[in-house]
Amino acid sequence: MPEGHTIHRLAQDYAAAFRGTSPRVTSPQGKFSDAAALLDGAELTRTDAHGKHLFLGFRDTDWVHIHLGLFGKVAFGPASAPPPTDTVRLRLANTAAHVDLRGPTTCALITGSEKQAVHDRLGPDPLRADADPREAYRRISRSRTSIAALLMDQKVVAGVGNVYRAEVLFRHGIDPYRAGRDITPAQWDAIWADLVALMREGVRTNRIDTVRPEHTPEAMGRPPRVDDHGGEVYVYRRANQPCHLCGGEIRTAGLAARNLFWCPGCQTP
DNA sequence: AGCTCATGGCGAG
DNA sequence: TCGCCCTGAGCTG
Repeated sequence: MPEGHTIHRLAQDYAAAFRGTSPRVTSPQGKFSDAAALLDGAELTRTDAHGKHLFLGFRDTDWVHIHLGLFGKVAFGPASAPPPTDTVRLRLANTAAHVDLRGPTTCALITGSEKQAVHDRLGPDPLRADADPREAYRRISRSRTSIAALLMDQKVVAGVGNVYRAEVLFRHGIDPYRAGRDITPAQWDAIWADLVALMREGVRTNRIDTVRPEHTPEAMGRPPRVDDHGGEVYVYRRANQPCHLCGGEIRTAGLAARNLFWCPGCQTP
C-alpha cells in the first residue's frame, strides 16, 4: 500500500472523518493502550503528512506519529464498528465513523518538538507546499550513489517508494544505476515536476498510475493490465515481460534489499 | 499448516 | 549487507 501518496490521502481521510470531533481512542491489540487512554475523548484538531509519515494532532500539543512500514494498513468504516480483531493497534470511533490501524512499524504519542525532529530528518516531499527540490538536488549532484538508491533515501526525497522510483526513472529514460552526480539540473527539474504530478494524481485516485495516455492498453491495442498494487505501470513488477514501448525485456535486480525494475532498451546509463 | 512475498526502515556488524 | 520488526494474501502441500 504505502508510498507517500497513500499517507497524504490518509491525512485527508482521517481529517474528513474525525477533525473537529472527539473520538473514542482504543488500542485493542494493546501496544498503544497507555497513549490511547490519554487521548480518549480528546479532540482531533488537525492531521499532517511528510513523506511516508502520518501525524494525527489531538488537542493543541499531542501528536500520534504513524508509519505504516511495509505491512501497515488503515481501514475506514461506518459508525457501527465491528468488534476489533486482535491486530488493531489503534481504533478511532465517533458517532459517524470508525477507523482501524493495523501492522504499523510506528504508532507513538509524541510532542510537537519530536514531530519537528521527524520533519528535520526528512528530505523535501513532492506533495508538500514547503518542499524545495534544490535541497534534494544538492545531495544528488554530489553523490556517487545510484539515482535509484537516492530516490529511495527519505533524507534525500521523502515519499518516493519502490513503485514511483522505478516508474519515474523509466519515464525519464534514466538507467537506475546512473550515479546521482551524473543527473543534470534539467533532468532533476523534470523528474521532480513529474513526481509532483504523479503523486498528486496518486492522492486523488488512491493508486499509482504512471502510464501516459498515449501508451495505455486501449491506445496501443494491447490487453489491459493492472498490477496487484492497483495501478497501471511501465516496469514495476513486470520482470521478463516485454516493454510497452520498445518491446525489449524488462529486467529486475536487487538493490538495497528491494527489487528494482527497468528497461535496458529505454533507459540509458 | 507452512512457506513466500509485499508499495519500509532500523540497528548491528 | 544482513537480520529483524510489523501483517495478510496467495500460493503449496
